[in-house]
Amino acid sequence: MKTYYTIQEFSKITGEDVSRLRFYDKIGVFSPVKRDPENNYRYYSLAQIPTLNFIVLLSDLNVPLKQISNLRKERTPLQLLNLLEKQERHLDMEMRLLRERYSVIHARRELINYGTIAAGGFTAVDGKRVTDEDAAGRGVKVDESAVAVLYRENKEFHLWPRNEYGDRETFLQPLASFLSHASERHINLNLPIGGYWSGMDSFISEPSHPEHFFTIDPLGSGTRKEGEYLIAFNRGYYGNMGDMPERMAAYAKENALTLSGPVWVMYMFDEICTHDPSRYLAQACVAVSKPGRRRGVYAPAPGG
Amino acid sequence: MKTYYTIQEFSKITGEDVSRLRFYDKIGVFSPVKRDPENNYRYYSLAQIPTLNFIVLLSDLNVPLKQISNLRKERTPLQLLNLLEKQERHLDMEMRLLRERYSVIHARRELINYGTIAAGGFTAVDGKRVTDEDAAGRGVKVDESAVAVLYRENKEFHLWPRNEYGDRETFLQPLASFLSHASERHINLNLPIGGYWSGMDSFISEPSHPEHFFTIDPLGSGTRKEGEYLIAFNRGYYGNMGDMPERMAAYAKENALTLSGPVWVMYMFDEICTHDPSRYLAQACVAVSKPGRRRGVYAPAPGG
DNA sequence: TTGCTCCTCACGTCACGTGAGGTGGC
DNA sequence: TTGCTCCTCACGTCACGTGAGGTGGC
Repeated sequence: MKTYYTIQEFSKITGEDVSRLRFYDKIGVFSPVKRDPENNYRYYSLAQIPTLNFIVLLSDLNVPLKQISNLRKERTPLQLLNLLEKQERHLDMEMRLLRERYSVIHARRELINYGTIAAGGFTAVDGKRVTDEDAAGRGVKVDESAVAVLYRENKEFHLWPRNEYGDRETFLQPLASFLSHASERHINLNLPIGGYWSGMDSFISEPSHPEHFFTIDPLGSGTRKEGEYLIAFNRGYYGNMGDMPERMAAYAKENALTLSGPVWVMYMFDEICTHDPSRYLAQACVAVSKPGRRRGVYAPAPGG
Repeated sequence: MKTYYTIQEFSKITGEDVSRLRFYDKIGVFSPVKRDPENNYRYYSLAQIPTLNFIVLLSDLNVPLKQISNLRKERTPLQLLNLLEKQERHLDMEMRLLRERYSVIHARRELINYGTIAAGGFTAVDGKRVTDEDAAGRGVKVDESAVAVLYRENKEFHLWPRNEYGDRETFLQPLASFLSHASERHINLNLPIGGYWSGMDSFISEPSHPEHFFTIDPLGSGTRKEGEYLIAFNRGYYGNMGDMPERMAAYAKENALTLSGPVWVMYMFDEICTHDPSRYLAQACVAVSKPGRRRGVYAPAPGG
């Protein structure tokens, strides 16, 4: 059992970089137990491991080295207790933040992932054409007319206040208005934002004027339940729905589907994913109601 | 509804510092939609909020700004998908790390907290003398002879291999040996380390030679069960138990307590908490067995 | 004129990381 | 002599933060 360890030996034992050890010695936060008086070599002891670990821990928690240094110069149990209590509260907050960030990353990943698969069914994305089996494996049945029927998991969301429309306002204006209000109320704007229409009728008549915006929200005010939905995609800039509403209606008619409840539109590909606004990808989603249940339901007019 | 917002307005809306916005513009990772051709003022739009949020999110996750910048210059859904998948895995790891760090901070805080209260009963710590009520409120009953009886919660721990002792080795040698082996096996050395004796007899005969070391470990190999324990404290450098073993034996005799099972010694105040080794604080802990159950039990010899 | 916001440019900061140039024992 | 580790000192890096010095509209 050796008493002294050179800087490299100690570095390997503790896992800390040699340059970090030299730097900690330089600023006086953690020094070797001994220096060779001839060649100035640093010598560390194994008993220093817990101390170094603790200093590195505090440093990892973003406690400035100067503060750690001061603490160590005049350390008392009570001073350390105060710091540890503060750090415990700080770590609680960090964990909340991390979970929030995780949900943001996860939500966006799912959106892109899903968009890549689904859009692949009718438009090759990045040179890759997705097969039906790929899509089916993710619970999506892609149709040649860009319409699919799928079973969805429960999705939590938050529906924001009804949008007010002035004269000839584009899609971007209510979005900007929403963003402005949201930032005043400290609403988390990291989660993807979607457009909401109360029904197929209003979606068809005003496809670029969502009645509300909603955000995917793990702690949201509402739930989109598991069930059968008609899904359609459209490429283009925000609010540009192309002929998507009509395509959906036509598909519903051909396949004798009855659509009911609100229409949800979400951008799978947006400014975050791609430069080219013409490649933005919107997905519309509306429930296919079961035969026999026809309250507040959209059914395409005969011959329409 | 304004179209353009000055840098300060946008800073207030998004919560990001003005200097950060200017810096992001400078390095080209996020620029205003417009510049005033006359005075070079920066103008931002509300539609930029989600983009900025996303960039800040990635930056918070320690993605280098250069990488974010490159990504944004040639962004495609697939590239972003790769990054997000990587970040999701990274976040999983971060959460594990954070929980580990939390348990380290928490364990040490509890140790110091408990030591401050308990030691206060017989030696004023930092000028504060702790009252019996304070101590009782934390489940500790402090005795004038520095001995207390308490009910303890279940404690998880990990017991490390038996220590080998050469001739005349101090307490520090087996500790160093343990630390060396532990680092080779990538054992987390952040959690407090304690000494373990199989029984009161061996503790009394070899008080500075623990048979094993143990670490407090939320995923440990063993549990110290809830029950009545005899607790004693001693000030002094690592391995120096003073007359603590004898004090415990005497207390047990006087109060007709039978002590059974292993002895646990843990440092509440150590190198981390205080400069002065003479103020290090060790706590010994041994189960008080219930009358009638006397297997493998330590009972002080009559007259001893 | 004062007060306010905006600008650019340069330098500071924090916690290292990275050579450059030199030493010392096998 | 070569290879290896150690040293110091200085400069680089990353993501800003902080003035200094100047502009422009009310």
